Formats: sequence, C-alpha cells, structure tokens
Amino acid sequence: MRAYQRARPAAASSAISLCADIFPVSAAGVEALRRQQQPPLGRRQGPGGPLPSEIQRVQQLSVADLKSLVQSKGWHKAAGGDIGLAGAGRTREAILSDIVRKLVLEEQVKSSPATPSASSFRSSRWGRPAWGSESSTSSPSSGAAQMLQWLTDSTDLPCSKSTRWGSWTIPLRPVFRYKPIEISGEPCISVVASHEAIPPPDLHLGALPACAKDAERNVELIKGLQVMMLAGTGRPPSGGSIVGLKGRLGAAGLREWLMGVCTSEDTKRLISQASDDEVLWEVQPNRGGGSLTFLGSRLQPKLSASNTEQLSRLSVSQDPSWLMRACVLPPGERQSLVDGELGRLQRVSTEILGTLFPSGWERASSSQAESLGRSFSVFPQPSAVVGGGVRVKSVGKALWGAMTRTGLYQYEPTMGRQLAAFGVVLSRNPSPAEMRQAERTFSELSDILGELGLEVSAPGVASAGSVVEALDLAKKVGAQVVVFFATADAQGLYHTAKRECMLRKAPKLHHLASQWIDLQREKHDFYALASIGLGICGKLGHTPYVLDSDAGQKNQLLVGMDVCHYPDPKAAGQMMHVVAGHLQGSDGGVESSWLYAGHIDGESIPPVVYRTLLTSEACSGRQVTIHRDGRFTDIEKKFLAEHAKEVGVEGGGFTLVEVVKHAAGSPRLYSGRDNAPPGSFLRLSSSEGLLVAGDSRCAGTRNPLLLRVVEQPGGPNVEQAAKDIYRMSLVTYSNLWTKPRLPATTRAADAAAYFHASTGTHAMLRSGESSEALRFLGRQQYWL
DNA sequence: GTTATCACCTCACATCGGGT
DNA sequence: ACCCGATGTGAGGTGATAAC
Repeated sequence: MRAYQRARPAAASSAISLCADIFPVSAAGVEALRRQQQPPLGRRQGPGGPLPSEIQRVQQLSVADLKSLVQSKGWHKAAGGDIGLAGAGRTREAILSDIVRKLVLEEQVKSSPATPSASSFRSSRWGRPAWGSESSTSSPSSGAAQMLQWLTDSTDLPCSKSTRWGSWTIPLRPVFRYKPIEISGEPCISVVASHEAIPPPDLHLGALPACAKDAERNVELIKGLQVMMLAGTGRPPSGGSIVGLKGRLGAAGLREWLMGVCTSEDTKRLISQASDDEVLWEVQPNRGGGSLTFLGSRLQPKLSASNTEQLSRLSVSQDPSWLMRACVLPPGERQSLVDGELGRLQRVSTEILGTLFPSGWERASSSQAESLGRSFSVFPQPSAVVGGGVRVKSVGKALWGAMTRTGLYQYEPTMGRQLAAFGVVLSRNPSPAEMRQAERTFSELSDILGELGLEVSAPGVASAGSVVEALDLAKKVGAQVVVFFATADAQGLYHTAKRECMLRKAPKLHHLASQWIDLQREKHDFYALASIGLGICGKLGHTPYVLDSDAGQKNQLLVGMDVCHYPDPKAAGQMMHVVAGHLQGSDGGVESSWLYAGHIDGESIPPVVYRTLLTSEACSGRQVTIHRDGRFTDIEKKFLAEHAKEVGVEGGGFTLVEVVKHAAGSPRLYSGRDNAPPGSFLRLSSSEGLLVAGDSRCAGTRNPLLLRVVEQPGGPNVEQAAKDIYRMSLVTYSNLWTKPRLPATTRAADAAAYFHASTGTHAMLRSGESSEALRFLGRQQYWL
C-alpha cells in the first residue's frame, strides 16, 4: 500500500522522457564555419579524389611532414594563416586537427550551395525534400552535416562488434550517416547508425572445404555464388558470380595458361606460388564482359543477404540469417554507437566539433528548454469500443476478452450473426492425417468464431482437387466464407483461390470471403486462430471494434490513397496503374473502398478517382483528411483545392498528409535507453514530424514514420495529423496481438492494390474494351 | 496468423560530364 | 544542342525471428 502511494505520483509526474538521434548545433558556429570559407581554389581537384582519402593520407604523416604541408599551403602563422606550428599545445594531434579542419572547409567551399559547380546538394536525396523546412532548399546545417560525414568517412572505423560464421569471426563495422534537420527552425544534425559486414582476409573459396577439397562434387551448388574478385595491385575488388569450375591448377597446362593470361606481376607471383590442388573458378563479372578465371583463394564470398543462403547450403553454417540478426541494433546499443562516434570526432577534430557544439553535443530531448523540448510528445492510446459500447485496450487479451463477452462492435446488418462456413482440403488425394488435421483446425476455428458471437453453420470438411471444384461445393451449401486447407500439392493455388473468391458472389455479400490455411505449417495455436477469426470477421464486413472518439474530432472522414504500377497483362510491355482508395470514419470504421485500374500520366491520381470517392455525400460538412502513401503531385494538390470547395468540405479544404514509410534513414527516437513507445511524436516544423507507431517487440530500434502535411487554408497542423495516423495504426482486424506501423488508411489502400495485382483481378475488373475501371468494392476487407 | 527489424540485391530513372 | 555512358539514388523485394 505504501509502495503504491509512493510509486504512483512519481510515475504520473515523470512523463516519459523522449530523445532522438538529433543534435542541435550552434547557429553561430555554423555561420562561423561558413565565414571561415577560403576563396575557392583556382584549380578544381579531380572528382575522383573525394576528401576522405586526402584526410586519410594526411593522418599518416609525421610531425615534420605535417608542418611542411601547412607551410606549403600557406596556412602557417608566418604566412598570415591561423595554424601555429610551435609553442604550447602544438602537438602533432593539434596540428593534424587544424589541417583536417582546413581540408574540410576547402571541400565545403567547392560544393557549397553558393558555388554553381556544386552538384552534391541537388543530387543528394536530402537536397529536395529538406527535413524540417520544406521552403528552404538547403538547411543552414547542411554544410555542417557534410563536414561531419567527411570526418567520419576519413577514418577506417574500428569494428564495434562481430559475428561468428563457421570457423570465422566476421567483423561488423559501424557506418554513420549525417543529415541536416531542423526542429522548429533550430539547426540540428541527425545521425543514423548501421552496420556492414567486412569479410576477413582468410575467408575465401580456397578456405571453404566445400569449395576446395570437395569442389568437384559441389559445382552445381556453388554456381551462382556471388563473390568478390581480389584483383592485382591497387585495384579495388570487384563483384561477380561463379559460372563454373575450370579445374585444378596442377591439371595439364592450366598453370602455364593462366600465367600467360594474367598481366599483373602480383597475380603471376601468386599463381606460381599456389599449390597444384588449388581450384580455379570461372567467374562472370557483374560489370559485364567475358568470364574470367580466378584462383579460389583470390575469391571471397560476398557477405550479403541473398548469398548467405547459398553459402549455408555449402554446410559451412546451417543458419542463413546470421548476418541479418547480427546487424540488428537494439536501441541502447545504437545510442552508444552514436555517442562513441561523436566522442571520437571530438578527439579527431576538437575545433570543428567545438564550433558546432560549443557546450558539448547533446541529444534533442523532451527535457530541454523552450521549443526544442516541447517538440516532443506522446499521444495517449485511445480505447477500443466493442459490442454494447464497452471500452477496452485496443490490443491483445483484453480486446479478445471484451469481444467474446459483449460481442463485436457491429455485425454487418444484412448478415446479422448467422454465418455459413465451408472448409475444404485442396488436394486430389488428401491423406487421412491431413483430413484429420483440417477437421480439427476447422472445428477450432468455428469455436473461435462462435466466441465472437457468430452462429456458425458448417457441414464437415470436404476435399477438392481444384479451386473451381471447391467453390462449386461451397456454392451448393450457400457458404459465405471458405476455409482452404492447402496440402503440399496445392501450394501454387493461393492466388487462384483468392481471385476466384473475389469474383464470386456469396449470399448477402459482395463477394465470397476466404481464408487460406497452410497444412504444412505447424499447427495453429490459439493466438493464430484468434487472429484468423478476427480476420474473417473483417473479410465478412463486420466491424469487430472501433476507436473511442477523440475529443474535438467528431465528424471526420479519413481517406487512404495508394498508387502502384504493374505490368499490364492485357498489353505486353505497358504498365498499368492501380489506385486504391479507402474511406473510414475517425473511429476507424470502414465506410467504403474503391479501386481504379488503368493508365496514368505521371504519378498523379486522376481527378475522376477523387471525384468519385470524395462526393458531397461523403464529404459535405465533414473534415476530410487524405493520407497519401508517397507524395501528392502538384496537379493533385491543385485539383483537390478546387474540389474541396465543390463538395463543401468543412474548413474550406482537404487536409493532405504524406506518409513516408522509408524516409531514407529517419533518425531514431528513444525513451531513455529504450525504444520510444508507440504514439511518440517529434514535431519538426508546422508541417513535418516523426511518429513512432506499431508495437512489434523486435530487438531492433523502431523506425519512425515521416509525416508531412501539405500547406492548407487553415495552416497545417502536423500534430493533429500525426494523432490521426497514430489512432489509425491501432485499427487492424488482421491481428489481435501486435499493431502495425502504418495507419489503417494507407495500409488498406496498399494491401488492396497489392491484392488485385497479385491475383490479377485488377485487370479483370475492367469490363470489355475499356482500358480503365473504377469500382466500388464495398466494406468487406478482402485484403486481410 | 501477423508484424518489424536489419542489409543487400535488382531494377528503373535522373542527372552529370565529356565529348561531338 | 545533342548523345552516350557513368554515376548515384530510390523503391521494392528478400528471409529468420519472437512476440502475442
């Protein structure tokens, strides 16, 4: 009791403390560095010599060499420069630091936005959609970010960890990327850390028994293996893939032939030294050209995702995902890595770091003063509402328990609680064991649906040799949902089954609902079955739960839009576009979903699509927010501004929100040393922000979404937009136990577009000669 | 059953520089 | 002004895993 009383105020008062891998820089410091710019060099240095290599060279020089370099460049005090060569504190380290600073500044001048020759900013992925401020073409701290990037890239970073693979220890080297970013106009630097695997020198084909001793036996397994070719002196390794086995070096004439072919002296020496049983491989270079012959010991297997599986088949390691897992960075580790690198930079170039961060570098965090600290917030998690208006947590056992006690929020009125289900094993000749397994799963699933308040009527599980046969049986019994049990010989029928169900009507439904269950997978436990059951409810058009209303957002329409392009099955070589639109209320309840298939000029969603979806009936007197997967084009913005007036949208305009899934390396958000909780938000400007959504418990650091609100009449409100998106991320009928990262709006649009493309139904919806089609697809969530 | 995490691969596309 | 290859970048797909 005492402990409870003590603990509670503490928990309530200490609102979660958030921070991000974003570091405010001193505006004065950035400006000072800019002013120090020297006049551009008379001659332009070759583009092939990026600064890092220059710094790398300089770092190896002796004190004497460093001093003479300073003198030759005219940087020493005697020549009017600002680098002292002697006196107190003028250690090698100090002089080196000054030289590095000079080199960095020189390079910055060459590619600064003011210099016409600069191209790196325009082509940079950060050049155009500048973070934090869309209006400015280049944020004030972009030069600072580049400077830090050069400093980091100029050193071979020590490997921070390693992973075991077979008998090798593979070092993992940290990689850092710096970007300019603004928080409420304050210049900052964001840092994103990742890892890359460095193949050790002794890891080569000659050292893999399967590719050396047993090479002849494994040729077929080894063909296609991606390798790096260690060419002669100076040349960087280039990539290629194994196309065949040439033979052993000792075979008649091979050594002499290879000696004659090779030009590099180094290579010739290696060949003459190699033993007779060294294997020679034919390699097809990725660059093109004819295949080349290499010594096994001069070929390193690529440590890449696609290659690890093939390597694992060579029985070096049984686990092909070792690399991926080793590279995952838990939040605490990621923070330490970033801290360590900034600390290292401070030692390498005290002056630059000191100018950018006069009072030491510190993460932007919610505990900071003024606008910086207030830019962080955590949205409260809304409750879910189930049958009888009961409110519960929107995820997991609580939600399940509430739905089983008081029923779903709404059973589709036309259907009520009755459900005709049909189970069928897809196999010409199912084994008794397979039938038993299917029957048991089907009955468990029926029980689950019963718990959700549905009165399931179902004949026993049948079997059918084809999808059509199965659906004819389903039709006879008036089934509204078909559960397919797939045996080994039905694996390829998934898309056919989905397509046929989509195209068939069912009693009281737009289309037949379907569920695919793979009998080859291990038995479905309660968690899986509960998710399947919930999914079936969504596919039937029921509304299992909605969200508790958000004060102030009473009458809102949320729209998700997604555009995909796919090859047109009717016109070879042409692309067709699939636009999916998804309308729901602010409580998450589905209102309707639409699909457009046809050709599109550019990336713009055709006006006819918006005109059909966003009618006056749907929009009049409501606030309407459109979530777009990707960017709105200018044409769309212009059209929507006009259209909003026509349909009488509240507030005079649509709220347009761009949801960017993979904003190249979004800086991560934390709560202390842990992942930031879902609902965490960092406001970057009036129109941009980073949002953490989803509650997956992966080991890694969560990747926030980048949200951008397009300018609008009432002024953009990125906070409200982020709140809506967080709320919508809590609405899923496909899984009871975890929440996705994306809002239901764009997720539904995305999934629907993918569904049609993968089943081929996007082309079939076009009737007759028409090259395009716009269809209303009802409220059933067939894409689940 | 679904979900996100990591790096890399491939493909498509834009842009740049060096020519003519 | 135009072409062409080189270069760089983005999007989307890949696979194992653990959690509920």
